[in-house]
Amino acid sequence: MGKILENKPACLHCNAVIHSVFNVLDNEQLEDLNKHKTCSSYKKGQYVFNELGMPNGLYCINTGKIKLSTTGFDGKEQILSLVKEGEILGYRALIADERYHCSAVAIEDSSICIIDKSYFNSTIIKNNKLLIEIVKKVSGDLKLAENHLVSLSQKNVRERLAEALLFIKATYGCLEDGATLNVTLSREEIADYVGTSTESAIRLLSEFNHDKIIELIGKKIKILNLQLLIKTANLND
Amino acid sequence: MGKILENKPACLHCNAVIHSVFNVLDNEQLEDLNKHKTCSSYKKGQYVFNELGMPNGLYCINTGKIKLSTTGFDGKEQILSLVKEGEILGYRALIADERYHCSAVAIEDSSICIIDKSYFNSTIIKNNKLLIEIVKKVSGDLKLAENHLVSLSQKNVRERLAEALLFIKATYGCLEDGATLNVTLSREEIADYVGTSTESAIRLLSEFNHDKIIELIGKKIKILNLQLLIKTANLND
DNA sequence: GATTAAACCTGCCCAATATCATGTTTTAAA
DNA sequence: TTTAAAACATGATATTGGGCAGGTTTAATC
Repeated sequence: MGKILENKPACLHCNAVIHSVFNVLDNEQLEDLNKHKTCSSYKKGQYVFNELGMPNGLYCINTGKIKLSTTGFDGKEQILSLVKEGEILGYRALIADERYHCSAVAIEDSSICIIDKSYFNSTIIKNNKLLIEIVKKVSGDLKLAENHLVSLSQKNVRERLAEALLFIKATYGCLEDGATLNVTLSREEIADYVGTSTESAIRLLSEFNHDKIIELIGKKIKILNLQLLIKTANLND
Repeated sequence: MGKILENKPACLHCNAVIHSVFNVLDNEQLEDLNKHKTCSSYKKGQYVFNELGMPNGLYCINTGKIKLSTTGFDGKEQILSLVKEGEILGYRALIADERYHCSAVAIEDSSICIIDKSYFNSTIIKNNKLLIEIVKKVSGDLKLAENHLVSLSQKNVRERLAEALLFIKATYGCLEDGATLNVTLSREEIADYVGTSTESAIRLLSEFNHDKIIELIGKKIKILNLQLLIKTANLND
């Protein structure tokens, strides 16, 4: 459990709202939403929820970055997705009233709002526009998962790593220099997204560094040659 | 395009309805639905829709079997899912009003109902219960995709092939003998689901056959030792 | 029934990548 | 500050599984 914040951010003034499924709510509805939530802070590495747990509310990331992962067959972790502020989490388990089947872990200190399960079931689920937004959101997630799946099935590790760096850039963006990825992931985490061994991820990152595609600055990754990275990823869309 | 059937099956008497998202509709609504659809037949191998096309309605499989696949990077096919009667197709592209991003191909002769796009947009999408069913449906699809993804990422070809056979059994069931899979897929199609080469799929099926896990009878596959198949798949749930 | 094409099968070789081992650097904790 | 523990790095080796080649069987077409 995260640490509950005394002064929770107001939905009405939340910057994340316009990019979230809640963009279809009017001010009154946002005020109402605000009354039925709490907000907690999570330290880097802390679990927001675990794949074995039952849902007790709808999570909405206020600030911070979260990874969604699942534990595979000999305990190996697979990162399914990386998410940022404005994204909702745990809606699937909530609607189907079943266990989460992936875990959510903070990859940096984050603050997350939790909307009451009862409010969700009594009110949100009655709102047509919002439901359509949720369908669109799940559909988008499915599309991403399927693309990831095809890459895992058909691309080699080098291509997948390049693709992963582009995905990270697309998700979290860059620092002010417009090239350094705005997130710190361990080599193991990168490997767990790419679906390879930590050693292979390290080796290939070194290669990319040597080939001047990227520059490794401590744990930060700077993209030096975006065109070459895209070419290395062998994208077709 | 499939061949339009003169005497389309009535939704009210459709056996597939209770297992589909339409189970929440009452008789009156089913009658109404029936008025806004056509039904076409598709021969084995025929495209129901192509990943490049725009949606013109919601597809609902009346009888038959369909594969959902996408074309990867050097034209290699990836089968994303296998579906049967009662399943709806193409809802994502319809709701988001964008191109399909996978193709649907009949793997045996099928008859499929197509519900008008305008009816979908004007009526279905206003039905809250139905929307919730659709959210549950997409969520289930996403869960399947994620499981497939983890397998592709972490399991070897032997394990994935065993898992694929179990997936086929779970999806299409068996013939009267309770052991022979009730579908005919080519080795290439199996490989395209498993994410391996056709040769590897053939080789491993022969091994399974030799090890008495399965028996290959022409193009039919009979599961001789389900326990061993499950063990080979290395499932953890 | 003859001909052709597609699907299926098997052996061989090799590249990609996992695994193991060992060392170094960075970070965290005492 | 010292110590311990992660995280990172790189070389050596083993294994998986892909690709090619050449075959056979099955299915489709004339």
